[in-house]
Amino acid sequence: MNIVFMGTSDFSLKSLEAMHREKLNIVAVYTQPSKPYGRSLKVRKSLVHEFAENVMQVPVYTPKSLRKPEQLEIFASLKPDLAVVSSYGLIIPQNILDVPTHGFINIHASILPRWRGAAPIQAALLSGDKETGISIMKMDAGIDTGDIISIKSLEITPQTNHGELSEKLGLMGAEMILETIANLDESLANAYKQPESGVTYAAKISKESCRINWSDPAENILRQIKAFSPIPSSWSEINGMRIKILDAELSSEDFSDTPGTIHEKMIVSCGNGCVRLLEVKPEGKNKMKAADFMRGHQCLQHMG
RNA sequence: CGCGGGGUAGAGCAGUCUGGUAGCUCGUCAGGCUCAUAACCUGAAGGUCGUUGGUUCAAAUCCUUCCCCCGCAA
Repeated sequence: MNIVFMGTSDFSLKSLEAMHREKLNIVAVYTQPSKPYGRSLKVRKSLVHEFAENVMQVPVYTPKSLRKPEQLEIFASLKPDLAVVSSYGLIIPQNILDVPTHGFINIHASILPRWRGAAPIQAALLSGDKETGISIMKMDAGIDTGDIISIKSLEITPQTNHGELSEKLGLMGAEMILETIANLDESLANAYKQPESGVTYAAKISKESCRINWSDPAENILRQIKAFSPIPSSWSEINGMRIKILDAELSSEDFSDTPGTIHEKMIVSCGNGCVRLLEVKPEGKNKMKAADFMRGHQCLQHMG
């Protein structure tokens, strides 16, 4: 069976690695085009691209869009029986969806229909969900609206951050896609429609939404810190310098003073309650424990 | 050549502009004190100041080569 894989992020790489390990016949990999990246603005390939090219040694395609007629020809020439998509980032038009004999399957990091869209993992953390999971579904032309093949859930603890959750969900997705492909006919036949109720959409993350507003309640700030840690990171300013906040915890203290005031042990006042910073990354420095940061900056009193 | 910050003891920093005995807050180790502590007191160990070359009587500091880390922006 000829399989085409489409994905870009680290999350999707987990599935690609698993499929490669199982020696599935992956005939081509689609990923987003290389972009100028990093400090020197050098063009760098995505991890999926590197893996496909160097380890798997299969053809890699990086179209900017799949809507052009020649893209249909290229895709059809691969004679795919199945396509697997995981956080690819491009819209797949109907004429391409129609090509593989078994259609397209998508690995999505939420319990659908909750958190359709671009950043489902962060959305679940930001809204304080107690659980999230992976949905395997048949793709249709809508955004994450296809019929469900299987769903597995995963508990979100108060300590869970985006990096860890993404890693776990990636592995979970990899496992599930292997199961799905192993029982493909049965999986496709038993797929069922998504519920009409409970639909939510995950908004894209902007830089400004990562900035901490210390007037928010402590619980919300903590969720935000966890949802964006370690990438792209919540941040604030302290003494004119940007500082990323990688980890924190709720504090039992409550000073009820100006939000952003720094107290002993790196406890910071919020709009309602306090959070205690645990790990930070000042501009120009590597990440460090909040206590270490304060050892070298003993006069700081306010952030915001 | 996109813009910028940084590398000094195990950790976090100061000192660099203006060259002149290596400092601060902690940690570690040893001892002391207290009913008691994330307490206090005394003492100790721990540095080729990222690397190369140069200037100088003298370089963490000024000039230079290279390496590494990070923020912004994309």
